[in-house]
Amino acid sequence: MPLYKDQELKIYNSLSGEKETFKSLTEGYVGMYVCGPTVYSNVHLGNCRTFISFDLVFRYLKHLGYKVRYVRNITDAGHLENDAETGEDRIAKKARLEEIEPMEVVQKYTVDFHTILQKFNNLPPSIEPTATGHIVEQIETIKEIIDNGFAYVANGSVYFDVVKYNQSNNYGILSGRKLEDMIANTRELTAQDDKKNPQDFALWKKAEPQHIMRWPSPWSDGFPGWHLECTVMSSKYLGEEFDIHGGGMDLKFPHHECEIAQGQAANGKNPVNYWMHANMLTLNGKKMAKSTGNNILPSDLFSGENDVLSKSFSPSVARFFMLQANYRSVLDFSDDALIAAEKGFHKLIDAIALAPKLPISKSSSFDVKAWKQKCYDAMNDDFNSPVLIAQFFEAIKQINAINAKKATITADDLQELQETLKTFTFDVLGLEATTALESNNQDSERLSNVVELLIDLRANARLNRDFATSDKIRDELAKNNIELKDGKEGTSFSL
RNA sequence: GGUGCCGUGGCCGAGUGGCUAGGCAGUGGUCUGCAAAACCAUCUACAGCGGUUCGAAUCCGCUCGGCACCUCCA
Repeated sequence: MPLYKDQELKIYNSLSGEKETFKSLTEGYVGMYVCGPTVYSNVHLGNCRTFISFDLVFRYLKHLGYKVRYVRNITDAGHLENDAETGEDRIAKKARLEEIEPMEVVQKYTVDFHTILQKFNNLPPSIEPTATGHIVEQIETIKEIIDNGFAYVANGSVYFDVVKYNQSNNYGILSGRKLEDMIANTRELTAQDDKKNPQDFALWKKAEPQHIMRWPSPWSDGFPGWHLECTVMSSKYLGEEFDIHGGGMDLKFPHHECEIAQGQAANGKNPVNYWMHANMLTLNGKKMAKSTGNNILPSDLFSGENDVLSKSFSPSVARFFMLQANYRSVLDFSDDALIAAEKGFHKLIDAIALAPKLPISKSSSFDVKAWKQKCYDAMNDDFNSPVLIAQFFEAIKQINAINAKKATITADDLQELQETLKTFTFDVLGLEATTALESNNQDSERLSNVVELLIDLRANARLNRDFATSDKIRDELAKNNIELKDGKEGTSFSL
């Protein structure tokens, strides 16, 4: 029997503002769509946090036994820089600056995106469609919206008629806004605008002569509007109604609001049952953003070459750091916080490595089954990874106590404890034991053998009270980041 | 100006109307040749002011401070 039948998962739904019990449209199957990046520059750490958050969701749903189709788009066209009328396509601009083809820009940063997410051990989505690969479908959807009376053509462009839509639907249902307020608070009228109303948004834009990225359509040679691709690709691969739609908090309005409106206008259906929004990663208390330069690139984190951090950090440490906060909370990035996370993470990995070596007893002084359910309870509560990690440290305390002969465990319980801890750490949280000790390659085995030899030599030296030699071995190893740990049962080491 | 969110101990971060997560750092002890690790114990909290309540960090109001969105942004 799949786990999801036993575990009641609750998801915070942005649509209702409440945690709701998750029930998929089709039992056993989940359709999930997450807004991907616009590939016109390197992903920064803030972007990564969002995708790590939804990787956690993907992994846990799979762990519960759901068959998940996870669709995440690549936006490779259509996003303008400033105002709809005057802005330049970001990708085209980058192409001009780098003196390459727009599609070279797309390729370059798509590869970067994949490479970085792989380093963070994110699972690839089931389908990763591109906007330019779905121009035909987007044109068809625009036709439907026009036929249904919710869009109009002006000067070769097509706009979504928000006011008309709002008469029979609720524009603002997701973001809690009222159309009247939005109209009342409109800053100034842009005179050159073809729109009937400033709140209207483009479904199709006629391309200016210098615009390189353009496709033929019934209305003009142009390009699709910014919000349309997600509506089109999600409905194509997940259906007109599907379970979960995720994205960064900053996409809630207008992007996701427009997606609901487009889906409703095209198909007459509310497209998404559960809307999830991942919160921002901040740097110096401010949102990381490409435009302001207030950000840090993953590669700079891994190499340590940056102005923010005192040292380098591995992808798993950064991931662990992020998972120690709830995905719906703003998380501030700092050197101190990373250092603390790194120590905690190593403590976890060390305990997992120690567990198989623990002494077995006839009884357990620790209720493993109750602890295991607490792990599930944490994740069932809207993917509460920080509480799950807190449970890890309860288990670690027990593991170390058993090792110190201050607690006991049976063989069966130890088996269950280990399996649960490893499953949640590696499969659900997607963390990796990054030290050479845990990775299974030949070099690490050779290194391990060499260190064991040195430990033997040091043990002999200590028996002979030759502390000069023993301390030299210890100190020299420490210089190479190999730490010796003397315990009751002998010496172990960690990297 | 509009909408929403947040303000927890030295730092990072959970959280429920009453039983005070967790990590890092600190302090005392056990262990150790010395240390480290580990274990045991322990210290600092709920921005401020009112209100509701037998009882509030948790509910309500106000004040102060911060953030996000309302232009592209994860």
